[in-house]
Amino acid sequence: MKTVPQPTSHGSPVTEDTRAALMDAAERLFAENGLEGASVREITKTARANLGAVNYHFGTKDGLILAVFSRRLKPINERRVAMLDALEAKAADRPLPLEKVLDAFLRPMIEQQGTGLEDGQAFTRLMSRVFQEPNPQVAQLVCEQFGTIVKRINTALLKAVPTLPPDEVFWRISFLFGSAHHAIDAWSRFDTNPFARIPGAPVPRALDREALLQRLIAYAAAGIRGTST
Amino acid sequence: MKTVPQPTSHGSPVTEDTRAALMDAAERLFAENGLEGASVREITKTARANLGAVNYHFGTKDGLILAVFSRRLKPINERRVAMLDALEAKAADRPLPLEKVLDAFLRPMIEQQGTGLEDGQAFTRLMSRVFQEPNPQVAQLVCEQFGTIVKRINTALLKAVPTLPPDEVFWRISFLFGSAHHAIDAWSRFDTNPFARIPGAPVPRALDREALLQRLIAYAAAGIRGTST
DNA sequence: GTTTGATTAATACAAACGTTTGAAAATTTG
DNA sequence: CAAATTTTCAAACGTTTGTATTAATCAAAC
Repeated sequence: MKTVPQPTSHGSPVTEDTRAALMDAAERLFAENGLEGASVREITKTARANLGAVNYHFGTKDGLILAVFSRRLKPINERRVAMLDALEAKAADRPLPLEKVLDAFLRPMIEQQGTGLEDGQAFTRLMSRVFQEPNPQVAQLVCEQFGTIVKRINTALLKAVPTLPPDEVFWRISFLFGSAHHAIDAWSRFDTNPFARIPGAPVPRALDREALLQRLIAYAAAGIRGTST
Repeated sequence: MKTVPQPTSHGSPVTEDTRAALMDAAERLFAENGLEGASVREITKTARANLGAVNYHFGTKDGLILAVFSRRLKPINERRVAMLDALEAKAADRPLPLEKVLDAFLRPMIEQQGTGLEDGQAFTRLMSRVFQEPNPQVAQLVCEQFGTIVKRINTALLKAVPTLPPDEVFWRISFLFGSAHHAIDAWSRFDTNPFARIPGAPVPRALDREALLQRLIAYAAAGIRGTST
């Protein structure tokens, strides 16, 4: 029987324990090389840990993968729910301001990147491909985590744009998800983005977090309000 | 020295040759399990070919990967260029109709799925994750293939929406790419889409090709015209 | 100071990976 | 038909993969 250790009972922040070091290394390498492309050997070497450390702390490589995703995804989604809660509480029965709803969805994901760990940046690249991830365990986790959010966004959008046909919302949310994740990915590796270097292609300006957020919100708001076809 | 055979000088369409069978199997398995997740052994078994067939016909697994992408990507992008050419020829000096520009970009990708081979559907799922692909050869191919398109779309959008600041276009194109690929992916596997089954989540309607296309165009057009912030 | 439990470390293992090889089979060419 | 070329095939190669094992090291509790 495998005894899974507690996540450091005292949590000394001075020296990062092996568990966290593994997750940090894994997050970065997963983002760079993909879930299958990053080997346990590479991860443990980067984390300056022993080869067996992954299996000891997370049971299996899949366990590490799930832990990496959970660590970032949970706080993001909790913050989203909290912001939506606050929004709906304040609005009472009046229609929600669409831009605020979009802000509640997008801001936690975008701001998550600056919590001190520079590895946070790597996670957004993971996020943008998380929906296509073949790993069934990851797919289930993502589905669970995002299920709540999708539901909340759905009702919020209906309250924000009452004229929107209910079975249209699914597609608008799909569009929103797609543009958000794609753009954040492009933004997070802006300097190495191949499209940013194509001569004759649109010359982009490096944006700060807030500017990207505002552009995303403006784009999505216009698209969701849409023109009645 | 390796003699790479010609792609079947006569191209008998009756019985599919090994080369094409390999690409079909690979396309499907790449879409299902990822580029690294689909093994040469699995591919050759699915294609009912010998294990060495991939290395004989494509040199290496990477060669097969590139061939799979090229086969679909090239005709799509050629059609896009042709449609944009026709559009600009007809418009002369007048501003291009934005919806038509978006149609020229989106339609070839969406309609490509119905060319008889049901595997065409698998490719769109490949497309949606092609931008995050860690494989450097794939990244370069994608960059080459999309480079032309991005440039063309850029100038077309500027001619369609003259009030748009030039360094905004990059981001709007990013949003467009993101929403398009994400939505097409969600659409192509609509029946197994986890989000379509979440109780309380937006109930989507299965769309036909044209309806999806029109929704995408409407959404992107509204977003790109945007509200001047 | 010894015992106890948690962690690290080095090594081993079987399975799966992409690729190579050389001979058989099939096909095309003269 | 014979010669030449292309394609298939079965077997094996050397790596690399994730995981299991067993002993050594460490920190705290008694």
